[in-house]
Amino acid sequence: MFIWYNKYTRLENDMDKDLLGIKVVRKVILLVSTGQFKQGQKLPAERMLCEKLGVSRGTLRQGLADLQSLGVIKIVPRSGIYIKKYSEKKLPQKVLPPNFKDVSLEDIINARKIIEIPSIELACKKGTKEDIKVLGNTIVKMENTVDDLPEFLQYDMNFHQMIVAMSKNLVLVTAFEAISDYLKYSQVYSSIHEGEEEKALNYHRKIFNAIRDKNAKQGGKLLEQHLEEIVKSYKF
Amino acid sequence: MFIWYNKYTRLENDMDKDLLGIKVVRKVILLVSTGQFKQGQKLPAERMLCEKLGVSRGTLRQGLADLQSLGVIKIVPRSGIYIKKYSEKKLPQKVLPPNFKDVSLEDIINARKIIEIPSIELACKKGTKEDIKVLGNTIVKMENTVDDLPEFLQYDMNFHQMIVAMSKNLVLVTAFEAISDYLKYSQVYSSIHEGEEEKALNYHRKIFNAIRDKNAKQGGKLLEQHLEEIVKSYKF
DNA sequence: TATTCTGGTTCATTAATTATACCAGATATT
DNA sequence: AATATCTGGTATAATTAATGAACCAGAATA
Repeated sequence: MFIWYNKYTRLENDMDKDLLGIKVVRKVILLVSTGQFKQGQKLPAERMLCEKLGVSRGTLRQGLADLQSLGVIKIVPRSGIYIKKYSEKKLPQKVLPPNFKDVSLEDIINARKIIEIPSIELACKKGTKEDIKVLGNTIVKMENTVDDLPEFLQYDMNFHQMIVAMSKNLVLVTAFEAISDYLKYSQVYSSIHEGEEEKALNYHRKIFNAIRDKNAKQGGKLLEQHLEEIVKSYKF
Repeated sequence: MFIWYNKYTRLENDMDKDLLGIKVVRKVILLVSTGQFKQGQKLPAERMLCEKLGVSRGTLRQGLADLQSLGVIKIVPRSGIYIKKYSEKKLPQKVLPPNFKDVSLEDIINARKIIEIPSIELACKKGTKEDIKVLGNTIVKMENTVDDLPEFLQYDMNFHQMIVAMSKNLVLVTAFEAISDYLKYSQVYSSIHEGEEEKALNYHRKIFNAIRDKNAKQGGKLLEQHLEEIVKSYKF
């Protein structure tokens, strides 16, 4: 039989053999960059973080030390661990999707419609009361931050991510996460016009109500309108 | 300052602490399912695979033992390691990538429907004659490889990727790419039984015709049926 | 015939990670 | 004011994963 392997044959070795500490670093950076940990915020105590992340304290502390030297966190003895301000932290540069220039706002909105509208239907089916409660809290948070645009947009994003998560379909969540960079991009452009926060907020309220009432059709319709508005406000 | 963490706070721990052996298993399965290793084929010698995959021989052999008990390979002393024909055996959860434990075949198929059906509509609108020609070539390649399952599945996958690409929406393509690992595994997962290639091929032919004739509705309907069949064949 | 290849096996070593325990200052509770 | 509990800081023993090197015996090759 033929042998077509030799020592130069490439099999793309990526066995992912990083130390656990590094993975802790990445995880925390992810949590910070997605706004789940906010600047100035106090992190859970080490012993609790261990449990949450599923590593031992020694390993965790190794990762935390790296994060401190990166300027992402500040560890204060006998007090806690704090996320440092954005201005001071040197987060690795966010890498945008490769062919970023070839994407239009219409494409982004289209893709969002395609993924999010069916997600609403699933969310109505599979969402728990707890889910709906959390979703409602996000609405409240949006109301409380109408004057703080960046934070408002963060909650806006959270709202939509939450809907997809409520579908309980991890494949869908993965797909949506993969395009979240594009969404942020679209937010930047759609948020140019101030004063539209109330309008957006209103849509979110209605969408929330529809999901709470298990009215998938209505929810989908509202979401479609909401996304259409984004395109319109950009075009003008 | 307020403390809003307690032991029930979810931080989504996925520190990816699987043994290297399992990762070897996953890697090889991926190589098989993408047609880079074909059935009956002889794998590189263990000592070379170690180098390629970047693991020690002991670790590699641990993974190979698992692969053999899964029926994916056959190890022949003093001869070599061979890829077996697909067994009926389903892949146990532990060999699936970390996230897979929370994913069902239904989830995968659902997500595919959600993304691919609207893609067909866009493909009918935006696909060029060149695109359709390439898509047609893929059909031919599938016809030529009905007896070589891994290669057949490779073209099957290509066909679907191509449709999404024809939407000319890079955001959608990104989302679809992000879940392609799920799709590849699902192919092994659902392990097409003999004789079903023709059926699948037939669906692809019809879908191709629909797209060529710019009949989006028909195309979507066919695709939905095709994906339904996958679920059915697994359930039984 | 001699060499080189194959998978099969064993074992000592290294490194990563865990699990415990204790410290001392800060904070909250009683 | 006294006490209990929380915080990060530190040290250490035990466990486990993974490596690397050696050697075997049958088979293929030169």
